[in-house]
Amino acid sequence: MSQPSTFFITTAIDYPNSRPHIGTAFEKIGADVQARFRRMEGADTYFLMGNDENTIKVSKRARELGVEPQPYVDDMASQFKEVWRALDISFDDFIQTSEPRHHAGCQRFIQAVFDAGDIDKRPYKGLYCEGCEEFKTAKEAVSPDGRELKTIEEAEAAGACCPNHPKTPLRIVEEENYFFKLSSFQDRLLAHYEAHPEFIQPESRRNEVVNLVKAGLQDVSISRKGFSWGIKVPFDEEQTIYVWFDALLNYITALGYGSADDAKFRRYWPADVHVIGKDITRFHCALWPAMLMSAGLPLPKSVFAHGFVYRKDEGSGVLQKMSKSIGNIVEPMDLVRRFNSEAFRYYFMSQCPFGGDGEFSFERFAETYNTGLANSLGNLYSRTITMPVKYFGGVLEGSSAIDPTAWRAGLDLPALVEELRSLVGSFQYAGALQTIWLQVIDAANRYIEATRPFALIKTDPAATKIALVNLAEALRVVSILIKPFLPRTAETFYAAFNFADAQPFDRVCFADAASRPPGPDLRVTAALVDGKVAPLFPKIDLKAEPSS
RNA sequence: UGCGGCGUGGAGCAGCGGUUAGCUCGCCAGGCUCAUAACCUGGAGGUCGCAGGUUCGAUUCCUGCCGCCGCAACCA
Repeated sequence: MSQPSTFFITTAIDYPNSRPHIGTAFEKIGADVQARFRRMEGADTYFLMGNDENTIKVSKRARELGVEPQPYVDDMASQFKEVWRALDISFDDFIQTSEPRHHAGCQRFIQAVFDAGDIDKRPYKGLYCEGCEEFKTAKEAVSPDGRELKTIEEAEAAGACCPNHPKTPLRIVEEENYFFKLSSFQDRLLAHYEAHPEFIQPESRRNEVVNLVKAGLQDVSISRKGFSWGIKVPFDEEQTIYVWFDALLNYITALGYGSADDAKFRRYWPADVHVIGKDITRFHCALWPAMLMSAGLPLPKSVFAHGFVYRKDEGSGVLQKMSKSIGNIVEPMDLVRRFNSEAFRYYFMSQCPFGGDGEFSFERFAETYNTGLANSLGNLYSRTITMPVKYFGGVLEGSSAIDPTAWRAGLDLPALVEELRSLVGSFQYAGALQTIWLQVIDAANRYIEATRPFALIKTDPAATKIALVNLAEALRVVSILIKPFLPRTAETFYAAFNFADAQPFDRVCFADAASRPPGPDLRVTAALVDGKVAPLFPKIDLKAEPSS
């Protein structure tokens, strides 16, 4: 037997200056579905997440709260992980960029780039706010006459200030910083995009980046002077590595790059896919590969930029970006507590195309839940289990000899499974789920109407049994196909009958959906109350909800 | 201003050169009762933003216009 292939998948690391919202969760769920799918496919999968802690904002936020940065970020990291676990995000590692392993790897890396001659020191010119003691961009500057400012020169001339210190005009200050010679990588980057069309996904993002790089790249400042929080530049103790150069490196420092124990790095790098938000595409598709080229490391195989989730206001119907100032942020735990993690995952994966933008409203959430989960999926589960219990005491003797393919007559299941593998493997989750619901779940519901086992039992118990065995098989198939998306529901489905006697649930792969493995006769193993299962997804009635 | 995206029945989305433009929800009418008043069948509802062009043929390709929305270097 050959070595299983590896699959290394990462998400963007988050700033821990506030708790994650549902948009952040969207990314993690999308990555998690992929990780779970690849594990099912037999790949040795490694799923990395983390927090981006070496930022000025984080240290300032900690100071506001009167705590040291380290305990602050540690506390935030545990809060983040708690949310991710509640959503069943199956990460294998969670890196905090304040950890020693990250610091060490970063220093090793920046040294390598320095030694390669791609870093030099030169003056950095920026808008400095004496109140904040930090540089601002022209965009952040507020002009006294309310004008939009495009350049830092314009901002200084207008006497603009930062929003926090309206009485202290911003001035252009120069300081010596280290710069990464990004501009010299333009040709190599373009050649790489050309040779690897799959490097940036989806297609629309790829075009964006190609245009951007064609337009020309500027060298980027990668260090700052005079900060105590962060990673020191190894060849200049007075300087601290600045945000992106540090953040991107988490993908390799988490694997032990530059440390004595770099077995994981050797095994999993290069990454198969970095899952990120569309806003940071350029850093992952231009800066990051250039950094790796400079250090002589292989480039990630692909970057997938997902869309954003916008908040649709129930009253006005207005679609807005979620933000603290508007006060329209929805926290994942709200939804998990009020409903459950499966409903959360289902909503985002089925309603928001991963590569594009999606929207969220409680109204749509309830609608999606009620129709997709309660009526369609949950109800199928109930009726599939009740009948064998009612008519055969839960034991379907002789079922192993029955061919369970009648329920899917007219459906080419093997072809469908192949199609689904392709859809899920390419992040087309909404399409995959719609296909499962339309082709498989609806087929099972229709099969009940066609065979009418509840009537058939009065005249032909043998035929009834055949119908019920078919239904059980449909449940098994559904269980396998939804496993990456709804892991808990999938497991509940699989445990409803003694399917595990034929094949343990954790060994099931997508291809197994198309053919039933030989096994003993079927019997119902679900927990029953008065001969019935409790509804898996009780209907949501928003009007009856106390708040929202 | 530059770059990019979007505009398909009441709502949300597919489709993207070629038989009667699909799907989910909603609506209307039947059927059924195993099931979470669930499920199944049928129906009404669209000149595929507007105007040109390419083509034997365009919702699908090109151009222009209108409307909405992103991005423009550190915002998931």
